[in-house]
Amino acid sequence: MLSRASKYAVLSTLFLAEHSNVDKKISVKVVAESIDVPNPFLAKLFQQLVRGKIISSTKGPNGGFFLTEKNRQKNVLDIIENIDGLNKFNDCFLGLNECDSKNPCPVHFIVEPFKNSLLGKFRDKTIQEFSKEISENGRVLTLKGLDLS
Amino acid sequence: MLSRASKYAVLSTLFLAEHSNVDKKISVKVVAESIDVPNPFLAKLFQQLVRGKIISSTKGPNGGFFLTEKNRQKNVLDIIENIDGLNKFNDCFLGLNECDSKNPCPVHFIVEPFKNSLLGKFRDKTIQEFSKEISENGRVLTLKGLDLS
DNA sequence: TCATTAAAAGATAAAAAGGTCTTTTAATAA
DNA sequence: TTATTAAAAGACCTTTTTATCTTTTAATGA
Repeated sequence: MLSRASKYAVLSTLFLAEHSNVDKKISVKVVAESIDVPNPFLAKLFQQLVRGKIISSTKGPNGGFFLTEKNRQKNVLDIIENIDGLNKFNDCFLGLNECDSKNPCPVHFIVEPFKNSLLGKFRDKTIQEFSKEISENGRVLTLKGLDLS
Repeated sequence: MLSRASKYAVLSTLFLAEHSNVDKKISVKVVAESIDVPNPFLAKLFQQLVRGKIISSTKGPNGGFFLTEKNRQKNVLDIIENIDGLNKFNDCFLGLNECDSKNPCPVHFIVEPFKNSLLGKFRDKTIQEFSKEISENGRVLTLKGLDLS
């Protein structure tokens, strides 16, 4: 569904939402180790997320990455869109170019409702609200211990 | 969501369901051109689908690929499983290794219901039933004219 | 203003997915 | 039994994705 890059982006942004703020910036290294994602790859990703105004950064001593209040008003779909684009969601499940209710692929009416609902769900909640829920419910935010078999 | 290979597999199997039978075998070339998929790539795919008993084949003159009655009793999920495996469906949406209702990732309760329902839908109908529906409703079965932008 | 810190940028490498080509095997019909 | 047809098998190439490394830029504090 999502690229690995997109998954890392969602996880790390939620991590920043929970652990950083304008007065408490976090380096890539710390985030990468915390959610167990390759450091240089995450650094690249962060550059893109900064350009996309999903997260913020400053250089130099005490510099690092963090979320502003404005960043926190974005939603999960914004993160995914910034990395993968929306095509991943909007494209036909079977890869047909012309697939809509007038000209549906064999699984169109099966897949379409799900896709729309899921899309809505990812637009429903802001990063801030997601983050709040995570800290309240103690949800998992790391890839540590991933079984690579 | 699905690999391209898996999409080709579903499309081409449904094509065989509609246009072939034990007495009317079809060559890869014809299928590849009909659904507009790369010929040698589809040939490889078909080998795997034959090994997985999703489709059938015979060599030699008048040989080709076709579906037996037994093949037709399989469902769409069997095709996907044969190419991509079921992991694509069962894996955590954010890539976490331990993600279940006891230890959910941030989007677990959003994604899980959809995934289960979709999985069920793909098990509901046999290839035969799908095929019948397609020929009755004239659904699209080709990638022709795909916009590659 | 200078040393230090940490991100930005860019070049490069490794792995996976997608796609192609050539040779071999099996079936059939002449 | 032989020529022909079409799939099976295996080697190979290309593109995309994932991941790494090195150099440059900007911010800060001494």
